[in-house]
Amino acid sequence: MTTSKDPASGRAPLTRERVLRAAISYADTVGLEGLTMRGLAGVLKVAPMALYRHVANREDLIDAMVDVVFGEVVLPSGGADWKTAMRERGLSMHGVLTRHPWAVGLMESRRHPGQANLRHHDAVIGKLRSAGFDVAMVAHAYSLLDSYIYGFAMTQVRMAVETPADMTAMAKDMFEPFPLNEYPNLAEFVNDHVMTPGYQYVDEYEYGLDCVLDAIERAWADSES
Amino acid sequence: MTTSKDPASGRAPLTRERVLRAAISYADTVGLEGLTMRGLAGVLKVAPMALYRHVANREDLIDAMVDVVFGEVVLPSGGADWKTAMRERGLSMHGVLTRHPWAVGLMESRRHPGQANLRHHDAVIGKLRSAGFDVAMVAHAYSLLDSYIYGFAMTQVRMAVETPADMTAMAKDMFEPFPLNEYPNLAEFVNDHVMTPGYQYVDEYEYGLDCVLDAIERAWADSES
DNA sequence: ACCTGAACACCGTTCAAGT
DNA sequence: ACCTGAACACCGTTCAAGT
Repeated sequence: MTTSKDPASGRAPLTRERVLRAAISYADTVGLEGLTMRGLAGVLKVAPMALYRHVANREDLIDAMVDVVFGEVVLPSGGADWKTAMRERGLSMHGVLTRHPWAVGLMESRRHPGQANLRHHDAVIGKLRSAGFDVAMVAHAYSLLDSYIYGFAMTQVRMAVETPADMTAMAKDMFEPFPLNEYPNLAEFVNDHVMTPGYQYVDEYEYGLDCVLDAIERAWADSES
Repeated sequence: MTTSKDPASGRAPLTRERVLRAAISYADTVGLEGLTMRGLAGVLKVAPMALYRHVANREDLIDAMVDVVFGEVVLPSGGADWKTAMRERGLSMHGVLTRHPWAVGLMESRRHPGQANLRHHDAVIGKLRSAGFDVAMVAHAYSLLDSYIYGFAMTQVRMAVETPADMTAMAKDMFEPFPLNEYPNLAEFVNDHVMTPGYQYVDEYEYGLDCVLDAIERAWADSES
């Protein structure tokens, strides 16, 4: 029945890495707007202000979290052709964004990119350049690819629909207040396709990714002629 | 030198429409996180709680704002072929999102879509269906198009780069802390292309949009064979 | 050297009150 | 019927203090 404060071994010392890891898994479950400095401090059993020894402020924390996430994205391997490498990157990116929904919308917009971010862009650009793309074609391809990748992830993540049951529930929720017969095309689409047993929105991702890769291949060929 | 309170004609009565209009132009200038109920009330010269007679809460306000924005997007006209109509829609959408940057990320994710939203989806689906797309192909095309449109808008808006001078400043800001020679491909790309006088990121939009439209046309042709 | 507590200037929103 | 003021339970962050 000791009431002493257990001063020495009580808990692991706070480090930047521990703060980042806790922040990421906390955001994974409560989202970006649920990630508060006070809440994070609570998870770490520490006073809110203790965090400020390891991050400058909330924005700096988020910058650092985003760079950890960038580090989880696979870099294009040297061996494969550009299309295979970009396909792999697209799938890896999508997996990472699905695991860290809060990161969608932050990956391409940080004013202070970290090293994993820069290394990633350098590797992707390098892969395309060494495949023969000129800089203008790299810009076209990269813009198109990332717009698609981030745009799809944003839609998927914001809908937060994982199972067909979720989809049915969401559709009910969304359309209940309205007379669906005023929107016959939408009604047909939802009934005959979206709410059909086999349909999973996430399956659209690879289909679209392959369309985009084919489109880039053709655009490149056209630009060379 | 009257100090009377000017009770009758002092100001226009608060209406939902006036609240929405003020909220949109306020968000246009200060962004979504700058849009506070208290700040909006200040703009309208009204106590914060007066807003709650016209909107249920902040989320409801944002739902309604998004629907107003959807109403600004041009609907596909009956006359044109599907590709022209989708191209026009893509350009219109991009213009609208550029005018209302705060709306990017909200358009596809509202749990309570408004009438303009539903009407828009109904019209787009109808256009594709009447051009001969089956429902599965509509799903492919719509997912690909909107992922691209929203993804590009998100990147553009978050970078908040409008002039080449902005671009130069941002590039300096972003890369200053790092030894750029560790990222040779990125360095070449930025120096030889992005910071080149004629380059404007927004120009990538139409290029990519046309790639996507061509990709859909080919995918459709393939699916028919 | 590292952590804490109180305080400041903000939020959205509830509730009871004013006219 | 429509608007207001005070209050509550939150935020991020500054500053001075504890050990």
